[in-house]
Amino acid sequence: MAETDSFAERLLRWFDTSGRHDLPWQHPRSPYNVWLSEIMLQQTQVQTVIPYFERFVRELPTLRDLAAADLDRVLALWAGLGYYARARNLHKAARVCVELHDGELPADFEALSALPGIGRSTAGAILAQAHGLRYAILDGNVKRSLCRFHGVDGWPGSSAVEKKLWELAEEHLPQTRLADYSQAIMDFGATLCTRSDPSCMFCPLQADCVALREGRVEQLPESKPGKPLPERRTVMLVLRDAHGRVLLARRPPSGVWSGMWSLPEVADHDEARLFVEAHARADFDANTPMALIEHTFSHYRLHIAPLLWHGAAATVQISDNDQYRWQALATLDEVGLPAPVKKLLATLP
DNA sequence: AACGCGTGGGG
DNA sequence: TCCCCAAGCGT
Repeated sequence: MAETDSFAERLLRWFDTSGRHDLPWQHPRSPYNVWLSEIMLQQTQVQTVIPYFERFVRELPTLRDLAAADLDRVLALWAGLGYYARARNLHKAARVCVELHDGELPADFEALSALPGIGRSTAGAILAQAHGLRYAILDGNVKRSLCRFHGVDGWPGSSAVEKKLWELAEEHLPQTRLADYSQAIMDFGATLCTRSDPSCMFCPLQADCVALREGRVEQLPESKPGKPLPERRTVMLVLRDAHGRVLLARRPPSGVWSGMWSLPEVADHDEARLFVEAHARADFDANTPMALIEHTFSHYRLHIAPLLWHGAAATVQISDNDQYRWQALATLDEVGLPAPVKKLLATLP
């Protein structure tokens, strides 16, 4: 389209005066900083990411530092952010870069998107923001903005709508200032073309916005077809030894919180009795039930029933291996614990 | 193509 | 309270 455009030009002008120019990953806008921030920002809001990003780059300032670090350390730095496969992929990708790309993040689309955790949008964001190359991004902000501006019907997560949105995103790309444009369209969606109560009065695109013209701003983008959230339950065992330390167990390699340290889990009291009698020197009947915890994931709701013991001790086969460890409450931050587990343990005296 | 994968904030 | 979903990707 010929107005290729005033869309980008108007967005860039708006960005110069009203965009965000002081985000921590913009100074410097290096490939490593951009990459790390883009991964952390997947499905996660800016204000949540900032403290995690700052701590992460302080501890692991370069790609080589990341590659050299233990996975457990990376997971500990990630703990609380969620979607932990992102951290494992980040770590794996860093090692691939050291092996194959001389310790640098590659600067071409194919090599970049071949790295684990980097898809089409993240690759585009890195190429545009760190290298000024002409690639589009398509995150939630861009989807929402384009759905409104062009009056696109349908849920943006469906493949047909997403395909259309990629085409529109690429059509709008300017010929210059790609790094700024990439940031501009995200800032636009995040701060102006917001999900609820967008600021259409101040919008630089209002004159040509289909949704505004048709009075459909609140209706677009269409929301995801809803389904009932499944309910699951588990029993977490809080076994404390004579020093007050807590027994942690490593999560299985697949499923939620995979590979992270957490509390031992069983399905019910019968399994709890078997676990305690087989693995810990504690009187099963001496347990104290703790308050139930409800934790909601993106795909199910988990009801956690914690059981507490004092004065437990591990049997020989359970102690000192990679699947279990005794951890002092004061040093819990050394391990990456799932958010509800961290919260639960924080209530212990 | 549809689902698995966290967590916290807003309406 | 409850529901929606936020700078997506891998399978």
